[in-house]
Amino acid sequence: MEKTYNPHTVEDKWYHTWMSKGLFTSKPDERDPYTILIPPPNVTGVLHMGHMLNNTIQDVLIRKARMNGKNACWVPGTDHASIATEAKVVAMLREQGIKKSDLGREEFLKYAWEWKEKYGGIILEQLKKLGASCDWERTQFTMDEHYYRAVIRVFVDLYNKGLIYRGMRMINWDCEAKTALSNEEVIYNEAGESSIMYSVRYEVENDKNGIIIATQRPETIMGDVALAVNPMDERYKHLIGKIALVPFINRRIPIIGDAYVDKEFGTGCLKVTPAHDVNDYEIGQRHQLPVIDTLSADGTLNEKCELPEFYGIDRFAARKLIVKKMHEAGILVEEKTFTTKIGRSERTNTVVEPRLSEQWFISMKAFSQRALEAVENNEIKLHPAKFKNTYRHWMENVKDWCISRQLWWGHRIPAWYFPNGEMIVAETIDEALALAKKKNPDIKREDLRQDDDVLDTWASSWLWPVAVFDGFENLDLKTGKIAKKTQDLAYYYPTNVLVTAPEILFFWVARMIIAGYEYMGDMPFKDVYLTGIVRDKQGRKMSKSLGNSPDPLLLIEKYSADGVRAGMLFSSPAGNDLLFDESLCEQGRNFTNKIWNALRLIKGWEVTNQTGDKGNQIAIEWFDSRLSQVLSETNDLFEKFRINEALMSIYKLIWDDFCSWYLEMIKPAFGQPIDRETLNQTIHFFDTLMRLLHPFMPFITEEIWHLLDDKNKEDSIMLASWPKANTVNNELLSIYGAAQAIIIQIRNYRKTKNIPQKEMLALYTSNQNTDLSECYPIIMKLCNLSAIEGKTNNIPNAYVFVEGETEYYIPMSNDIDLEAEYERINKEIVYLEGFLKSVTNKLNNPGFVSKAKLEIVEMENKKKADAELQIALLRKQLISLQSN
RNA sequence: GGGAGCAUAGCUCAGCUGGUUCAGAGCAUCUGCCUUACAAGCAGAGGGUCACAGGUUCGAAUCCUGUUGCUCCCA
Repeated sequence: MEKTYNPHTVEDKWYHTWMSKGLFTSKPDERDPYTILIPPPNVTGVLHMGHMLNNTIQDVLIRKARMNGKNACWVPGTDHASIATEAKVVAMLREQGIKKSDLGREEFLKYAWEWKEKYGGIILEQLKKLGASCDWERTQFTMDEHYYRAVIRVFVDLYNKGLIYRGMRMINWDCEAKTALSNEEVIYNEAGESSIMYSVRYEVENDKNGIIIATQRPETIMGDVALAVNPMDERYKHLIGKIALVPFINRRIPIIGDAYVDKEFGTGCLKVTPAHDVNDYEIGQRHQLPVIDTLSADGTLNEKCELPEFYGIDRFAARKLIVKKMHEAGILVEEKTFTTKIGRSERTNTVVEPRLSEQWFISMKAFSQRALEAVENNEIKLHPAKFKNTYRHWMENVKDWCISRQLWWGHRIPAWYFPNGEMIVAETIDEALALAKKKNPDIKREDLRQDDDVLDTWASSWLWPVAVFDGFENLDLKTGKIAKKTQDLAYYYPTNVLVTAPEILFFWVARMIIAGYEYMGDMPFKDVYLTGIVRDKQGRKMSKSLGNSPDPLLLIEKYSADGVRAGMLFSSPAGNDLLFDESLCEQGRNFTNKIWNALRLIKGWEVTNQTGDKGNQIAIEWFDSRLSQVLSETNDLFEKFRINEALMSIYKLIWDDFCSWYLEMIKPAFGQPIDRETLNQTIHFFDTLMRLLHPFMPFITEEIWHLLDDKNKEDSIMLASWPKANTVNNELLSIYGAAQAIIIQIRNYRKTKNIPQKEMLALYTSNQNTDLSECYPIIMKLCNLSAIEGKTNNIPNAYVFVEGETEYYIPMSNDIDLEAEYERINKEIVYLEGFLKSVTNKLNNPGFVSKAKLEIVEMENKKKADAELQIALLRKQLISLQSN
């Protein structure tokens, strides 16, 4: 056997074996299902550390469930990610010198699909390297034909139910890409940008002074519909209700009072331009003001601005122009430079324009109620639970959801418009035409024009838990209910766990819950495990632009998939950010090597049919108990979704308890054989440990499992059963704990006195009739003792220590350093006296004795007695040292 | 501006209904060791006023109030 474990061939071998045997596939049967749906990564994505963490956790859960005898089904897939993908395709085309607008919709989509076919599957392929046991035959894409149909049908259904409506809304508009942007796609430079505040005088009817407003955007004044001041502002109070005139075009607009206006900011007087600012829009709504939209989609001024010289002029050129014009007219009172935050498009970096446009909305309030309750009363559990607060806050203040996007890549909104402006919502153009003909028999197919917009990505992924099982095929549009569940849907829904990032708790998780209750009348999943964000060592979020994210595949190359999986899990409690450090993967890799070497040790032993010594028997009994103990702990931790702690306890069980203690205890002397019984037990333990570890480190556990004994080649540890705990012998564990303490004392003695392990020592004890005597063979073996004997007479030159109520003596050679011994024992006594004092104080406190629980008081009494005894024993030893 | 969360060893974090799981784990550090499975290792050690200030209590890392510092979400 190789001295170090070589994972590369092993990992490839087993992944292929698992795949070719179809061990990942799941079909409904009589077993209980255990289902996880992957949060579909964007097709544009390549695997990053966040995916690594997220999918490792899912794989751990699914493999554990499979071993528990569940019918485990992990459904993989990808999200079409409308904005992100479209941006990628546009950029790719641009490099080839092709403009999206020149292509037209059909042509562009062809390119987009090509792109998707080529790159869309990369991330899933990468997941295989990680060992992900997804049922790849179920791989889904949110724009698969059946999925597309589902999204459209749900749109029609919600429209029929009156939950979808069209409305005006201020959106973030990218004038270059000519598309709406979500808030997330608008980037603000933290430091701010330099801008100019212009103070402009407006004439006011019947007031010779006029009024001075402040604005950063003078090119929008032609869209003004009012001026606003704070009603409490003494300077302007008298002007409220009067009429001002918009410069150059002399539109008559009212001066209104609105508390929104900040008296301190600018001149304290605000021009209200509802079409071009969110706050202005809201003021306009409050005061029933009209909306005058002077900007076209490409950012140029249009005829609404009433000044022909500005038609078709870009907004920034228009700004310069109007400033000049105002200057000439003598109404520009002041120009002042200041710093402000300007929103820019993430994609094109152009200044984002607030723009009023007609959009589609889902009204959320009514049908999100059930989703709120479900989390409130723990029908759906969030892990960690602290996210409940966040969830509640959002759900209680839920706003209507704008679902239309001015893009081509995505699910096109199924609304058809007639020439007269009327509209019909239907799944297909044929249905739309049929409906249209009822209203107007003369209408023809060519007369119908489909809405140009597509749906928000989340408006497809929120259907994921139902759509991956084809649930919407049977959505009856007459009743708005799923008429019949497919076999898969009936079996796998609700799924068990969703593992995802907290930042999409609302975008995705909450909406899946809403859709789940709306269409299935049931939750989409029972538990939600929220992972943290993977950050670098300095706490910065890992990102491409910072270049601080390691390439996961290179990491796997370097540390093996098992090593990286362990590394990801070692320090990532649910919901806490993970400060990723490559050394964690190293730790994981070292662990695989440790396991490998434990196998090498066992494999190197010759077997004898003679019976083993007593020490082996007690070692076996002890480890069996310890194993059962950790197993119950682990099961408990799994139930609480404390995955990292589960791994850590198994890690310690294998490294410390099994390798450092157990194997050392039973290890035969060099060249000696081991008895068959002990070897068989040891192999059995090793087998159990591998099964315990398998969900975390699937590859090496499979390899070792096969090498341990003659397994049937067809078997896989993937399908082996999760270990069952035996009864834990607590008494034995505590006896063993004492034995360990003694061993450590003796090792310590060797260390401080520089006595090599090879040199045999003798140990004397004041009390030989303890339960501990069972462990003597082990203590002798691990400490290389010649004997452990009862002390009959005084041992003059001895190193002494106290464990429990017993004194132990190691006779020392003549060059004993009395001084040092004296000091060591004295130090011990001082510590114990301090301890005793605090315990005594407590017991002397009448409040404590009368009010504390009885067990607590008893415990303190015992502590006191123990401490007193130990002090007495050490004092005795001091005296004997002195008499020396 | 509104909301939520966090602060414990050098780092990452456990610490449940206040009391032997009470100050703990892993990593890192230091000191010995190439001891026949493993130096990707073994054996041992050191290290914390539990952010600060009050309060409740016989008893507070834990409960309450305030202060400071950080993080996230929404606007």
